[in-house]
Amino acid sequence: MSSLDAAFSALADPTRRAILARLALGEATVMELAEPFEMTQPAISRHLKVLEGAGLILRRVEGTKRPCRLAPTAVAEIDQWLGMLRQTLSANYNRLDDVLAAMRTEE
Amino acid sequence: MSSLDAAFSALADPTRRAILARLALGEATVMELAEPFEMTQPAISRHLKVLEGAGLILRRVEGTKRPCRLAPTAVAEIDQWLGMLRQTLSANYNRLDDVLAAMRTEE
DNA sequence: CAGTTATATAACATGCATATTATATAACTG
DNA sequence: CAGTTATATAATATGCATGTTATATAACTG
Repeated sequence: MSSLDAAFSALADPTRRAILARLALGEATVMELAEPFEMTQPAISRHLKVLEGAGLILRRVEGTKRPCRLAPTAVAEIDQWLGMLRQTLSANYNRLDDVLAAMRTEE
Repeated sequence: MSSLDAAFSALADPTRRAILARLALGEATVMELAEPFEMTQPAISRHLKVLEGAGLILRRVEGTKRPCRLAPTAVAEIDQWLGMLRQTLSANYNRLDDVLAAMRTEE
């Protein structure tokens, strides 16, 4: 599985996006991350494994705890790929014939 | 399924990303999109349905053909969500204690 | 050391995603 | 109109993702 496959696939799950949103506020342990969800701890552990495998989070060992935090380079690769679309889209958006085609379609 | 679920989920598939990359070069019909892949036409039709459902592409009717193009607003919502992470990541990256924690983990 | 806490892993159920083949539909073309 | 082309849909197979419960492991705590 390509790295982009893993990253986008990981982001496709709302639980995992919520976990990332939580981690955007700062480091958290597995139990802290599991707490807000109506889901068992093993389920959260697996989500974290997916996020780690996708390079979106990092973990350290601190006694029995495994605090998680966002991976600093996580978003860069995704942004790079999206950049290709962004460029085309903004270019198309300014081309008259495309705008007219879009208007015709919407009728 | 949330709109972000659909978008990220659609982007998780390499065939669909390749289709989007192709559409970044300009409009194309189903057959044109199917040609480079070792995959049947119905399979491509379903991928296009997924991309359309995720709001990533638009289609018009032109005789028997259904030319596809990128949806101008496709990437915006994704970018918006990623923005949240981007902000935190760049902030963390500049905080001394986080940098030190990262270094310690890497030992 | 015994008990508890934090986390991971295994076994299992279930449903969804994706591909295939076969077929339907609708529009061109001679 | 008959045949072909462009695309969609149905039926089906299969595998992967995700959740659960039960259990293992390793580190704290009294």
